[in-house]
Formats: sequence, C-alpha cells, structure tokens
Amino acid sequence: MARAGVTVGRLAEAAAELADEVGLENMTVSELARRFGVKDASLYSHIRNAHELRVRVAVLALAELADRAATALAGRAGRDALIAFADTYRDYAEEHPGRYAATRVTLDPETAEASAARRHSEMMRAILRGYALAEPDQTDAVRMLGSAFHGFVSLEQTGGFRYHPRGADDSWRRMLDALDIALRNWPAPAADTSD
Amino acid sequence: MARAGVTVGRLAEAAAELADEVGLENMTVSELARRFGVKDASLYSHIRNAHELRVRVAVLALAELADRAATALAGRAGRDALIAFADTYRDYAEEHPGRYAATRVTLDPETAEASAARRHSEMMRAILRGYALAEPDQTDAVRMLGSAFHGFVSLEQTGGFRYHPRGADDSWRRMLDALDIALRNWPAPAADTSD
DNA sequence: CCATCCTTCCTAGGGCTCCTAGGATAATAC
DNA sequence: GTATTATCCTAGGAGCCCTAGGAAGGATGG
Repeated sequence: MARAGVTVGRLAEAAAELADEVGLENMTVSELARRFGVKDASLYSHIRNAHELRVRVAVLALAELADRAATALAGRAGRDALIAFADTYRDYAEEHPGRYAATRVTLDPETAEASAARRHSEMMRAILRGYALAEPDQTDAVRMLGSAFHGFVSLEQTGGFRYHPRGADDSWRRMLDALDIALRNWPAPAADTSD
Repeated sequence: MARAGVTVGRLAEAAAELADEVGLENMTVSELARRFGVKDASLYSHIRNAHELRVRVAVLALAELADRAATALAGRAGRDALIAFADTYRDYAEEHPGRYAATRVTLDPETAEASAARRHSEMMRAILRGYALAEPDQTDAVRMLGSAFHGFVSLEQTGGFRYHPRGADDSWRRMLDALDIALRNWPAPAADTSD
C-alpha cells in the first residue's frame, strides 16, 4: 500500500487549516487522519498526542504572525507602528481564527523559548521606543498593549460587540488612538494622584 | 430507588464548581452525573445537551460577577470606581477560572438578553460618567476597558506573563492608571479617515 | 542484488465522551 | 387509590484519544 506522505510539518500545516475551518477545539486527530486518507492510529507515529498537535499549530501561528508583524512594522515608528502592528494582529485573528486561538495555548518553557514568542515581545518593545519608556514601565506597557489587542479580538470573536450598533472597526480605531495617548502620557511611578 | 434530587439549578451550581476545579473544557456531563450518583443519561432529563450546561454556567457566572461588581462600585466614582471594578473582575477570574471562562461562551440573543450581560455594560457606563464621554465614545471606551480587563486576565491565566520577572500585580495597577489617563484625555474624533 | 533495518502504515481493541430510545419506578395530583 | 408526570434506569450507537503488536514500504550496506 502506497504511503500517504505524512510528515510532522504537513501535519501541523493541515491541522492549522482544519483549526481555522472548524475551530481549535473541534480540530481532531481523527478528522486530520481522514484528510490524509489514513487511520487515526497511524498519526501517532508522527505525534505523541493531540496536545502536541495543538502546540505545533501554536508554534506555526506564532511564527506566521511574527513574520507578518515584522513586515508591517518595517519603516514605521510611533503611532503608525502601533496601528500597523495592532491591525496585523486583528487581521490575522479574523483570517485564521483557529491558528490565532492556538497562540493562546500554554507552551512549556523550552517550546516557548524556541518559538517566535520572544520576537513578539521584542517587536512590541520596538514600538515603544517611539514613546521613551524605561523599565519596568516598558514591560507594563507591553502587557497593556497585548491585553488590549488580545482582549478586543477575543471579545469580538465571541460576539461580545454584537449587541450594539457601533461598528467594531470604529471602536478599534478609537481604542488605538486612546492607547497611543496613554503611552504618550504614561503615568508617573506610584504617584498618588489625589483627585 | 431514592431520587438523587437533581434540579437544573443544582446542576448548574455543581457544573460551575466542577469547571473551576478542572477547567471549563474538561467539565463533562459524565463527571457531573458521577458527582450526583446518577447515570449520565439521567441528566438529559434536565438539560438538552452539554452545551446548555456551559450556557447555564455562563449565566450563573455573569450574574455572580455582576453582583460583586455592583457591590464594589457602590459609593465610588472616577478612578476609584474603575479600579474597584477592574479588581473585581480579575479577582473573580482568579478565584473561579472555570466560571470566568464560561462568561466568554457565546449566548444566543434571548439568553444574552435575560442574562446579567446588560448589567455589566451598564456598570461600565456608570463608571464612565466620571469621565464625561458622549456617544459613541462611551461605547468605544466600554469596549476598550472590557478588552483590556479580559485580555489581561486571559494572558495572565494562559501564562503569558510568566517569562518576565515583573510582577503581574504591578503591571495591572499601572495598566489601570494608564487607562484612567486615556479616559481623561479621550482622543477627539478623527478629523479625516482617508489614511 | 539481497539481507537488514527503520519508518510508516495497518488491525484490534479499551476507555472515555455525548446522546437517544424505551422502559421502570418514585412522587405528585386528582 | 389511581392516574399522571418526572426522574431514573439499562442498552446501545457513534465519535474521540490512544496503545499494542504486526505487516509492508523504502532506505542502507554488504
């Protein structure tokens, strides 16, 4: 019987496709095997378990997204960079919901280290160079941006903005403007603003 | 054979407990049945399917969280209200991860309408009274706050802040300060959106 | 060219999940 | 006390994840 040509790489790629189609939680080893014309048990020669599959999709997505973000960031600084970066995230999440969801899979330290995760935070820090923030404010700002971007995309995808006529695009733009302002007026350390 | 005393209410309560213990995606009808000393098939006299269970946990959690937030908000305004509200969210998510995750389950319109979801957005709007924002800016601001809160909690829970020594608590405080500043300096509507 | 070895695939099967169908019994209403 | 309804049961189908053990493809080396 001819071999199906399954490799870990193709498996991860197909898993990412499948996750985008049916959602990460409905991405199953069985369905993946079916798409390769192979019994599900056969895939366990290539992967340890279903979780590894999710991890591989996560790693793949993190790299893809980092590449896109890097391209978007080229030649931009300050507010322009912020917006370009944020839009890249949101567009990617819309285009590849399964892959995007996978980026939130918790990775073990070694996998995380080998992944593009560091590139992501470094790009965020690069953006913040336009705002002159020292540590630990820079880390705090990175976390705020990450929270706002991911939170918005997450709420949007779960339908949280569905019950109000205001367009999500418009809210997104305004949020980015507001974040830009927050970064430019970054609060002084622990000054008790008594008002 | 004596009845186990299963009701939809107790089911939802037990499901919430279970979700907090094992995570929402590991909360299963079978395990729930086991805890009631009943066969899994028996539960289908009370609920239609597993999804309904998740929805019931979501509704329960939204109500609980709204109650807590309302209490925290009492007698506070402006920045104080913002912080009290945000802390309520984050504390609840830490205390009840399964319930919190359920609040992100997509509800059908009628269920959403009957849930405490509206109370949540109304509380956010109440907070924004301290910042004098007119529509649609108010909606945009509500979405920004929701995004930042949920995003932070989500990243924190999936371990996104694990690879840097800076404490998450500190970043959280600073993010709230920054959001307060963003609200007080809310951007003027874009003059031109042509680029 | 042939023997060897590793990889990839198979069948078989166990255990868990969700869920349906149909029947029995407990609690309640009349 | 009987009829009704709600709650529980057993039985079973289908899908999922995963393991064990075996067969065959494809490469390697004599």
